[in-house]
Amino acid sequence: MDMPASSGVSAQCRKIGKVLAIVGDKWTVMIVRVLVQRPHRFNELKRTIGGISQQMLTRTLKALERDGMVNRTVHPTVPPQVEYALTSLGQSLAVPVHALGVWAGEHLAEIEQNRARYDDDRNV
Amino acid sequence: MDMPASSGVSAQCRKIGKVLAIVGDKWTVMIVRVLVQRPHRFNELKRTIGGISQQMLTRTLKALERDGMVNRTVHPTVPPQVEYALTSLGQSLAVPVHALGVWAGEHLAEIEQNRARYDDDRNV
DNA sequence: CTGAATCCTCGAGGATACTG
DNA sequence: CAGTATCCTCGAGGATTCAG
Repeated sequence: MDMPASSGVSAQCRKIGKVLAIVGDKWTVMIVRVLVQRPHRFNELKRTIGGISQQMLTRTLKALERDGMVNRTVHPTVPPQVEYALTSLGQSLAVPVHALGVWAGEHLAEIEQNRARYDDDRNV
Repeated sequence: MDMPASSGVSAQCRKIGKVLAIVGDKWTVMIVRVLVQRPHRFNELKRTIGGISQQMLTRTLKALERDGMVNRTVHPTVPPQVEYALTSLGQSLAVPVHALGVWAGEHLAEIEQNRARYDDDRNV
């Protein structure tokens, strides 16, 4: 918000930057990828993901809800049941994210080889 | 590296996580998107991107070089000229990243509307 | 069970000065 | 011009406790 963004390149980069601000954090993608299969309840989500604190799960879900990516449905039972499901917007995001996942599967090994080689060349 | 990753979901998520660790930082995507057009020199890159410190540019470029995403070519002239160019690996990454950019262009406005509405509903 | 509130750590990212 | 080195800030993320 501080640059003139004179060229179209910058403008497009800002947009990507904003999306990465959503998607680039540690947990958003994992949550989306779990929810894209079927709706989940809070602790179910927590167990499925594994390694996330309830704090961060709450925060990330709230952020996703604010962005209109997930719907939060409270069933007024006892004990309370809260179900999280992807909206159509959230599902549409899952598409390019999945593309990234495919790319990861295809090239991650190569990247790690590159790293190892790079580190070798420097350490010997 | 601490979870059994019993299901394939987790395994795939780890991979995406690693890619996001590369792509998810503040500058990598912008650099890739600039370099995908044509190779750039250091300060040229710095000016084109705008708002990045030389420190972070150096760090990010070095990380990208380590991952085999960019080639660093030193022309032994005076003053020194260093040219950075995407490798084929880097160019292949630009594809899903661009897909994310397209998604951003299509849905960012909607997201920001969702946010505004969400915040309104809470503040009134 | 689903959160909200609090406290703490750690590293990404920035600013600045110096070097070859 | 193209870095390297140093210091600093700030917030993401985790751990724990309390509440409805």
